[in-house]
Amino acid sequence: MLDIVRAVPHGKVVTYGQVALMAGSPRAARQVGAVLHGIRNSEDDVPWQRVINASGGISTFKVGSGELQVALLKAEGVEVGHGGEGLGPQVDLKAYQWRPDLESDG
DNA sequence: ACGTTGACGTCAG
DNA sequence: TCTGACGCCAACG
Repeated sequence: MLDIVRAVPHGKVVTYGQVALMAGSPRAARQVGAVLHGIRNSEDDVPWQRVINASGGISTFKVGSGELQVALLKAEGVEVGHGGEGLGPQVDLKAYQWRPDLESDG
């Protein structure tokens, strides 16, 4: 599980479902978030910041660490904007969602 | 050790 | 296309 998140390249992002799918359980998206929520910053080796929801939105924004994640992503060159007025930040999956099949930027 | 909660995603109507 | 219900399982009380 964490190994998958570790495999996320710099400047790219992945969705919970994607990580869950790679983990072997396409329905265990929640588990992914649960684990990431468990490690938070305990594991600097795990770029949990590069993990977002299938909408490209930052769920952590309502958890408290959203500001940190947004800052970290932007620090990597990932463009983070607003999906809508009142909603949290959002990332363009079309441009930043990591695709392991491509094994490249894409 | 048991039960409830939760950083989500997919199937069905 | 939008809404409703279920599944997964680690962390917390």
